[in-house]
Amino acid sequence: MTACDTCVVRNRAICSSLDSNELETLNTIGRRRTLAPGESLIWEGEDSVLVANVIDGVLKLSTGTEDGREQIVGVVYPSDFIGRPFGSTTGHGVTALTEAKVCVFSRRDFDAFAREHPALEHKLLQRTLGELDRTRRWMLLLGRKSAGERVASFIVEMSERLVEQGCQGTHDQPLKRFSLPFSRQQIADVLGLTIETVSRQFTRLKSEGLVDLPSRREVEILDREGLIAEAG
Amino acid sequence: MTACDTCVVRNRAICSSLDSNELETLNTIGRRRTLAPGESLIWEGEDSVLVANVIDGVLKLSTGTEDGREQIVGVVYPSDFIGRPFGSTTGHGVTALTEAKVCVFSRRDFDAFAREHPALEHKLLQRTLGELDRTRRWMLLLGRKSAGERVASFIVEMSERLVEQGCQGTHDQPLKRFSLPFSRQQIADVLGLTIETVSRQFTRLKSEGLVDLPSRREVEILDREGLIAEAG
DNA sequence: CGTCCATTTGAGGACGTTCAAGTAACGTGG
DNA sequence: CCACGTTACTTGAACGTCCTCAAATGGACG
Repeated sequence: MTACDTCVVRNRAICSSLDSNELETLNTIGRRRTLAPGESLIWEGEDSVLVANVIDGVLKLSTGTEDGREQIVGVVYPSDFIGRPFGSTTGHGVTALTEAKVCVFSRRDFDAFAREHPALEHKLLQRTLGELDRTRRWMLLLGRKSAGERVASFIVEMSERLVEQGCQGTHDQPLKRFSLPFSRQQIADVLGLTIETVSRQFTRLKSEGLVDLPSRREVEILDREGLIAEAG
Repeated sequence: MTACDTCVVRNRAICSSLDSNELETLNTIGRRRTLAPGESLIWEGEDSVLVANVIDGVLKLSTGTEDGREQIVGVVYPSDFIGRPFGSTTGHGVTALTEAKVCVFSRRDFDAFAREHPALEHKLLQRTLGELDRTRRWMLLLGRKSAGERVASFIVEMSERLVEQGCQGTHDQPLKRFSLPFSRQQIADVLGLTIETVSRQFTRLKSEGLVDLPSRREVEILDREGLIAEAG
């Protein structure tokens, strides 16, 4: 009985390409780790020493300039893969936003294992292609959208991506109500805005009746159509 | 004697993972195509029907909003791969900036071939991971950098990426002088700015003595250090 | 030499930032 | 459980950057 047998992302993560024998081998080179909110797993610019699967929680990928400006370049959820296999350095840090469980591998071990298991590499390729698509869609937001459009887009995207948390129940229905894994500052860092602008846009969307904000971290979508229209 | 035997990107594109037998098979499902500047190979949002390798020239990947704003989300050079394998739709258009030669495959044929050739998928994975890194670095520019920093970053990046055009000679030395494959409007679409702002920043960099602009499309870097400093 | 189009330059205004103050939520210790 | 202190967030006012609209310049080509 390995840790993989009880893994909740067993059938969604790249591991789903492996049979039980292979999984057992993989299990010997990986180990579980829990991260507290705010704790980092990987730092920007360091050597790529480890990779991991996300089992539970939400983590951010971020880069920054020397003078302290930060940009969140990705957000990962359970079953997502993190780190830079087949490469020497990582271009962005990885930090837990919520408490998070990850399944960590030495990059060297993982690289070697992956090269011997084409089905695993195929899953990883699929995931990477999907992530590239998502990242490029985000570029349109950063390059061309107004503050209002950005915040509306953000809320819509959140309602779609937070769904997959529990794997049972309503399938792929975007959430009406959810709890943000981000502070206002972090939302600003995702959207390329300042915290004040984000806050103003939130209150505007609320006053226009598109969303309700029961508490700081809670969002309820009242008019999804209208929100999507605002998202541009 | 197949077209691949004389292919100039034979040893750099993902095809380099194949032996001559495999290459011959691949050759039977691919065909060469030449694109005129401005001609598109793939349109945003359409079904993913084809993928390709770039043999020669420069192409842009772009998305836009319904109301006509455009954002260039990637630029590809010889030996790069384009299209969305293992997926149903393409999220961005692909358009030639210069005259371009590509080696085109039906996506279905390519997918099937790739799944039987793990070494090819491995190369594709490496390429995709690299592209994702580059794209994420660009997000920092779009989200957090000023107009001046963006233009300076752009010139530096161009000087580095245009090198690989010819495969002999000075290795990986960034170019001092080069010809831009972009119009001012296209540069604006890459940087998330307007054409006027791009123009003003170019003249500023010139007046500060960091670059010279012999003609509209020519750039000569006079002070690389200074330019990198301005890039933030 | 004249036309056309890309680019540059100029002036004014909008949007988002910056800086500053006020308010609400949260946890901690009494 | 409540008072307090701390932190996160909201709101306000002034500023600056970049955008918009408009006109001028310059290069390419007939």
